[in-house]
Amino acid sequence: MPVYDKIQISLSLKFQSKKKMSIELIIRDKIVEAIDKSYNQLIDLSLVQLQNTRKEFEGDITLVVFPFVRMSKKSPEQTAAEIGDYLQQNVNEVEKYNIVKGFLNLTISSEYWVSVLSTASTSPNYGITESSETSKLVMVEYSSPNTNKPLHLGHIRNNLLGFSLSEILKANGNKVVKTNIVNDRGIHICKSMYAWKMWGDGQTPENTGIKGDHLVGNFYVKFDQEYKKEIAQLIEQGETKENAEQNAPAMLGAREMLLKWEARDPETIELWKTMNQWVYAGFDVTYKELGVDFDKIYYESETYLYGKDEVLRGLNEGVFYQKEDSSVWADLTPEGLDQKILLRSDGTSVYMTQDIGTAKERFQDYSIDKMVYVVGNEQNYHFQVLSILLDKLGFEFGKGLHHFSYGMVELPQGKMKSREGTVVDADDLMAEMIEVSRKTSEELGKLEGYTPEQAAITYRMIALGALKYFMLKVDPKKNMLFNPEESIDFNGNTGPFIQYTYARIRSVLRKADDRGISINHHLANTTDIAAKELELIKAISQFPVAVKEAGDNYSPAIVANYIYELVKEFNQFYHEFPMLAEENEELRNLRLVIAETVGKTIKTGMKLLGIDVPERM
RNA sequence: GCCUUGGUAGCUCAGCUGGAUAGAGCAACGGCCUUCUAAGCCGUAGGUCUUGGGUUCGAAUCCCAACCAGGGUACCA
Repeated sequence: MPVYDKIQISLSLKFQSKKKMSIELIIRDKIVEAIDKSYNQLIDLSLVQLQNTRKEFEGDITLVVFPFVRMSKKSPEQTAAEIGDYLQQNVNEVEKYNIVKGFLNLTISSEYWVSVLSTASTSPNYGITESSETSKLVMVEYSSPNTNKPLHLGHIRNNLLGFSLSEILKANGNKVVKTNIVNDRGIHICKSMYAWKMWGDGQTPENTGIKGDHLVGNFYVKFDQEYKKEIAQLIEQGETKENAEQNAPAMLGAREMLLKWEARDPETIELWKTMNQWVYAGFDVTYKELGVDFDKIYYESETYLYGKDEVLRGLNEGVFYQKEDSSVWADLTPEGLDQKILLRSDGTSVYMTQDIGTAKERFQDYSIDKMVYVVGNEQNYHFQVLSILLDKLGFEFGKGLHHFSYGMVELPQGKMKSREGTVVDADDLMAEMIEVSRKTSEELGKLEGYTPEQAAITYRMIALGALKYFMLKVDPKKNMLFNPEESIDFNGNTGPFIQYTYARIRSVLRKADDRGISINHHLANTTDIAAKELELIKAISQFPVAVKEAGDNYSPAIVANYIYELVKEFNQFYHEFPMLAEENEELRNLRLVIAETVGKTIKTGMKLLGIDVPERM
């Protein structure tokens, strides 16, 4: 059975040279052997709990011996001592051990750690598993915007998570197709179209200078304002609230437009195309700024009819049932859920119907092994149902779909609401952060000698690094808070902190190069290693584990937190240990290799988060 | 009502597939730039891990209940 070990054993094999078996694996096997020989018990591997030794104790790897005391029938200390002796005698790398309560702390030889560093420093894609012919193909759907308003902070979280998750899945040896389904039709789109037609005065992005998605968004807001006025007026005239809402001219106009759209009325289609193009042009800018992209884009206007046939087939096959008003339903009470509507009484599709259709479509387009939907947790129920329905319809991929359910971004006042104007606009936020970044850089005067263009690239890199890291370092499943009053930090556990560390490493390496110091990656003769240096090597050795864990758990946050720990460790080292000024050449070389490898790891890790790192800052 | 997710330091968050004295950052206070970039480093202070039971050698972590908060819940997407 797969066992979770803090030191992920199965993985260790992949990133170390094939000739060499990872120390954790060896120790685990030897422990099983020791128990067998000493206590005559054949134990399950899952009982062997190995973990990294906590820093306050001496040692590198710790075995929890409690599970074995009932076999040894001796005290935990004595049991630990017996196992410790056995390991010391039978595993070369185990130099010594100590025992604290029921914990056996093993010290691994520095030769071993040096070899780990050597491997990490010389392998070109350290921590990354390349895809192969047998790799799984994973399709990741993310972003999925509506074309009636610009992107906001919630979309930013979605986009960053989707992009980063895709990178992480790739780094775990999968092939990934990033896809986006654009919700480009429906009553909400018609609302902004109607508003533009009524009150637009021929405004275009060109003649107003307003970014297309924002312009269209303005009309969506305008619609709501006028609609509310009309409702108020009708109520004043004695209409009931429901009647007023149903019969306000704006609503009637939007509905009429939707009917015309569905009837392919040329004028309506033309307006729809024009306004959507404005929005797409705007989205392209935002996506580019965010640094996300897609391999395949689906448009709801092209796919929204697909699901209906499947539902009708399900009806024929008796999987679904029809009510007297001819609406079609699925009965999910056997699954512990409710009844779910699939076709309205007028025969039109609902959201669920469309998702059934697009799922089928995608599996026809690609030979997908796994489908991942990056969609907010407010839709947990929807995806639970979708999975069941696909399964009922006989699609084997139904059960395997994964809803990557992420939490909302909340403001101090609560949830963001487009209509109440409490959204944080994506473009505005990025622009503000770039401005803060520029000011900070200029105050610190770090970029002297850069051309304005080079400097601008760096400001953006830092600003986006701050934003992305801020969003990705928290557990995706959880809701998170964003306070617009407090700008996103550039100090502490932040993207810029990590970028800064990288820039310092690069600076040292440039200087080494300038001084004609060449780095030797053959570290065989290096022996005398300080504790801090060992800590760093151990931290480096955990990178592939973090990547694996992030992939298994669908969590970019694991990568983010790993990099932070690594960087914190390095900064302490940087402060205490001179590199270039170290006179002992062997030691100087070791430290430079450590710095270089940490830098490489930072760069690779940040890339998995979609964050670039600067040469200077 | 039912389903579901969460509640850890003043604030934002790690830790949660059971292990050693619960960790960071921010904010506060104090120290460190003639030495590889101070967006950094070091230190002080700050905790009944919502509460109450249970399982266990061992519980922030697993189970049950309560309280509080978010989300969902049959013709929106």
